This record gives sequence, structure tokens and C-alpha cells, in this order.
Amino acid sequence: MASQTEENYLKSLFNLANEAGEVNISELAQQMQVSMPTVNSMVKTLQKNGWLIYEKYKPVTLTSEGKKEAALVIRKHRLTEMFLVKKMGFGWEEVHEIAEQIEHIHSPKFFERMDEMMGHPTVDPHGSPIPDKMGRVQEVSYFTLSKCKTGQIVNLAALTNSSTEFLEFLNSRDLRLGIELQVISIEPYDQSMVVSFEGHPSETLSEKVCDRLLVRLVG
Amino acid sequence: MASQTEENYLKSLFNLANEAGEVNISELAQQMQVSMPTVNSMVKTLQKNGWLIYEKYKPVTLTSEGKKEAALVIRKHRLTEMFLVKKMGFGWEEVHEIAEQIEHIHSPKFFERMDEMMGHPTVDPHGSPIPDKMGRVQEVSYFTLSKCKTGQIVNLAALTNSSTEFLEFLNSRDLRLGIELQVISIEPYDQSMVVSFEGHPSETLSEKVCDRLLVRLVG
DNA sequence: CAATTTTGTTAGAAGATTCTAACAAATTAC
DNA sequence: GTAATTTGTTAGAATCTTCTAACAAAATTG
Ligand SMILES: [Mn+2]
Ligand SMILES: [Mn+2]
Ligand SMILES: [Mn+2]
Ligand SMILES: [Mn+2]
Repeated sequence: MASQTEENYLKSLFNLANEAGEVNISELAQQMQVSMPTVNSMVKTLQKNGWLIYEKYKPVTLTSEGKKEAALVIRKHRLTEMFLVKKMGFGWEEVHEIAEQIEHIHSPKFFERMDEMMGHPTVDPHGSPIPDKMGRVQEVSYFTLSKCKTGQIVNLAALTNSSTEFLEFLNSRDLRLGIELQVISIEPYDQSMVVSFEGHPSETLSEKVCDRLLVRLVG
Repeated sequence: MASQTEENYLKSLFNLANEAGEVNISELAQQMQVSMPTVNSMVKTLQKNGWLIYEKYKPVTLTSEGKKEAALVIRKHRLTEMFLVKKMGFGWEEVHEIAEQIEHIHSPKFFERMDEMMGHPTVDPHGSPIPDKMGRVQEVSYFTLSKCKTGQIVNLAALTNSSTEFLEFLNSRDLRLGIELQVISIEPYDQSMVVSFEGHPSETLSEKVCDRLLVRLVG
């Protein structure tokens, strides 16, 4: 069984994996906030456990067992976040820290029960998909608001970043998942957008913000 | 801040402390399921942290800081057990293992919210008192059913033992906290009792069981 | 009270996770 | 294509929690 530390590494590996599934030691070290030698020894441990493939001086790759293990931890994390919001009244900006800890609880029943109580949610409070019990992640095809053209109407579906600061910024503008956004105009100089949405006939969003909002076409 | 391991030792120390507040190394080793040398080194660590007083070859005693720290972990444990039963539909025999893990979550808000959602319960699902936010434990004066006389009517208030096996035994007889029990007769040979309670006009309970049921006089 | 048993201590080591310092390989820049 | 930079590795050590073996103190027993 994966230790708490190993679970955290697996999650980071899963999230950092690119199309080729490769992750560099330095990326992982930065993500995990530890030194490269620490990562070096941990990837050897994870390899011994059969969760990744490692060759000296090469980027590492999760095995299918590693991916499944990682996805199941992510499942626990996202179910917890959703439970905290839907059943315990927390704001979406408060739940990450707590879920970071509860994701390591060993009790299938506990997460089963959360899942049941919420009616088997498919996404977490930030719009990220919740892997199923087999560790399969449903593919979703959103695009960033910054890719939209003037006049388009879209649905805010997820975020590319869920930092507390960003979530608090969104709270301050009443930007919540599910709202319909219409692109009123785009400033050519800095790509900032003027958008309208329920109760906000005109709100300017910087490119930085638009890049972090994932939307889908209304319909 | 106490580590997970230290929190578990503090809890055991708190629960083992006798009237004099003293705990032997060997008791603690047995309770924690570790060797005596392990306890020996841990008590030195706990002493360095100011949580207990240790002198070579003497039993150890928690300081008031140690007692408070311990009581706050016990508070988290018992609030969690109650939450699992009242808000998540678990049976009283299923919650200890999960609470043993969740008690180590660092998030005052999380336990605050549990407490609020349940309307500030004062006891856990096994009738044990929940320490308050200051770590104060309310004194309760129950006595065991085995101390009762023929004819007495009492209220089942708590248990002296909450092992899964005992809880499952109680489930099998519909014995739940809050029920009213009347002592019909006591067998002089083995101290077993015949009792009656809602739906059960006559049920025989061994001395072992009667010793583990804490009751209070009806009224 | 002397012998035995129980309880507690020290010493030494192991595994897990982390670090820094030093060096080596790979990549990038000029 | 050498030089500089970045990336990755090894070695060696620290901290935490645990162990076993050996020994010492305290308590119990006859
Ligand atoms: Mn975590
Ligand atoms: Mn999330
Ligand atoms: Mn615990
Ligand atoms: Mn309990």
C-alpha cells in the first residue's frame, strides 16, 4: 500500500504527465517542493513498487498500475472537495488544503458513502473530473475563454488553476461554475475581455484571468 | 505541533491515566502495541515537548499542556465518530477505525463545522463525553449494570468498552444507548442478569456484558 | 532476605524521507 | 564544437519511529 508520501508523488506525477506521459525529475522536484536528490531516491522506490519506469538520466513514466493508484488518490481528493462544498457548506476556495489531508484516509467505505450521499458526482467544485472507482478519468474538451471571439456565448465549466487567490478573485466578481458568459469585446492591445453575465452587464477580465477559465459552447 | 504518532501516544496516556494521573511504561507499550524501548524513547520526546513529566524508573504523568493536547485529539476523534453516525449513516461499530485516522487532520474549521452541523453534541456514539474546545472533559457519573439490584429500572448511557465485537453483540440484541432496562432477576451462581427492554420482555446478559454497560437511574 | 520475575534502560541498528555538497551527464549558447 | 548552464546522480548525513539484545533496577515471592 502506498504511503502518504508516495501517494502525493503519484498524484503529482499523474498531473505533470504530458501527452507522452513523461515527467522530468526537476519538474517533479519543483512541484513537490523537495530537492532533486530526494526525488531521485523516491522514483527508485516507486519503481520498486511497480508504479513507474525509471532509467538514469531519462524522464520517468507511470506504469498503468501507477496511473490507477494515482487516479484513485485523485478520486478521493475530488470527492472530498465536493463533499466539503455540497454537504458541509465550505467555499470552493477553502477545500483544497483539507482534501490534501483527507485523500490519504484508508477507508473505501468512507469515500463510497460520500459518493452515494452526493449522487455520484462527476466533477469536483473546480470543474475537474472525478476518476471512477476503476481509476478511469473521463475526457473532457473545454477551451479557455481567451480563445473565444467577440459575441460568443459560453458556459463556465472549469478552471486551469485552483489557487486560493484565484478562487477569491472569482468570488469577488461573482464568477461561478455554470454561469453563461458573453464576450462583449476584446481589447487588441492586451487581450483583455469585456464580458457580461448574470447581474454583471459589463466586467473586464485580464488575459491572465481568461486563460484560466475553461468554457464550453452553450447548447 | 504534535505528530500523528505523538498524538496517538498522548491519547493513550490520557486514557490510561489513573486517579493519580500516572501511567507505567509497560502499560503504555501494551496499549500502543510497541516495545518498551520504543515507549522509553517516545516519552523522552514527549517530555522535551513539555507534554509529560518523566523520571527514570518512575511512571509518567501528563502535564496540563499534555492533557489539553490529548483532550483536543480525543475531541476530534469523538466528533468524527458522531458525524459518521449521525450525518453519514455509519453504524456505531464501524466508526472507530475511520476516526482513528481523521482525528489527525489539521483543520480547526473542519471539526468546527462538524460540531455545528450536529448541534454541539456532548457525547460520542458510544456515550463517551466529547471534550470542549478548551480540552475540558465533562465528568459523568454512571455505574455498570452489574451493580444494579433486581427490579431496578435504568437508562443505558454508555459503554466501558467499544470493541467492534462487543458492539456487534449489542446490535444482535437490539441494545442501543438510551433504552430503558429493567432488571428482572439475577442468577446468584454466575451473576448473569435477566433484563427486559422495549420489544425484549426477557433477555439474559452475562456478567461480562453487564460489566460493560454503563447506566444511570431513570428520572 | 535472597531468588525470581517484572519492569525499565541503554546501545545499536533499520527503514522512510529528507537534506547538502560534490560531481557527472545532457542540453543550450555562442 | 567548445563553453556555460541545466539537469540528474552519488555520497553521506539527519530526523523520526521502530526494533532486538543485553543489562539493570524494582517489585514480588517463598
Ligand atoms: Mn496529500
Ligand atoms: Mn479541485
Ligand atoms: Mn489515531
Ligand atoms: Mn467512541
